[in-house]
Amino acid sequence: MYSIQDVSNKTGLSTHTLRYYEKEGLISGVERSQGGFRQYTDEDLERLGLIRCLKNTGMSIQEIARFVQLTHEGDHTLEERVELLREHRERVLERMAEMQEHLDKVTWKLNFFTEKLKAYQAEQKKDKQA
Amino acid sequence: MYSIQDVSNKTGLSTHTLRYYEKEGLISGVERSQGGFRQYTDEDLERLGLIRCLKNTGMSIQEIARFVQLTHEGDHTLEERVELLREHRERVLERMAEMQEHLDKVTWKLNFFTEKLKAYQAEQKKDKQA
DNA sequence: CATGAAGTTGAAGTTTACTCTAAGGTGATA
DNA sequence: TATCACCTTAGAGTAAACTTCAACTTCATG
Repeated sequence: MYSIQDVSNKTGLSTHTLRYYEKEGLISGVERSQGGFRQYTDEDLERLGLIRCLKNTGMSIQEIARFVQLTHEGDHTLEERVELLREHRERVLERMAEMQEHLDKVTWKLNFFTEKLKAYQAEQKKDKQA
Repeated sequence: MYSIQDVSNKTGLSTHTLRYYEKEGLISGVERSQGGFRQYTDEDLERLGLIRCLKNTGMSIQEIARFVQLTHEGDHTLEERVELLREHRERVLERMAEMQEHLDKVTWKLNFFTEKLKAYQAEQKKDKQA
């Protein structure tokens, strides 16, 4: 059993964010102590692991909530969940290809400026000597 | 010379966004007709091209504005610009590696669910026959 | 030269994903 | 058993990046 602070330390998500995620339906059914304190299990941590993967690959909170909801509804939603992940995967692959393309252009520009800088510095040196 | 609508069509940015970018200092010095209408040149389009690359690789509006400002200040800012792009490039590479890692986990989960779905469907079929 | 589509501005509104605040209650420990 | 760090909630606040609105003005065309 982990306190919310423990989970925050383990995941890098703030305690605020953890409560917010719970409110939004991303992580439901977290146990409570008799006093009402959240007590996360290892299973909860694993669920948070998947959530982080989806989040970090650009899935919105709303879409993750949808996925989690389907999970709770049982095996008859397996097809929809597979479909959802498959589509997400496609979108991420496209996004990454696009990023790579744009990064290449940035790299090209960076090289261009690097050359220009060299020329500029050579010029400065010459001026100083004169 | 292109109207704002032309540029919107060419870049995929809305006319609203183009005006917003201008206000934020991302694209300055766009010519105007005597009546005050924006008239974009091919050079403006090229500048927008770089802006889109930076934007799409995750640079904030503020940081792009900073870069553009340095550009206007002349060659003595070349070093800072090179540094800025170099750092951005590093961040993007890290971000992409992270995304790839997380995507791998999503893919793993997807395969897991796909198998589970197959088993479930086989089960359903069996129940139907029974 | 009228008219309607497209442009202009400043300012307010929206969405997403947090993040913080206030006003408490809880629980380990000295 | 007091104390104090940590937890609870509802709700307000924030930041980024647009997006929409209102109230005009301009431009191309029949």
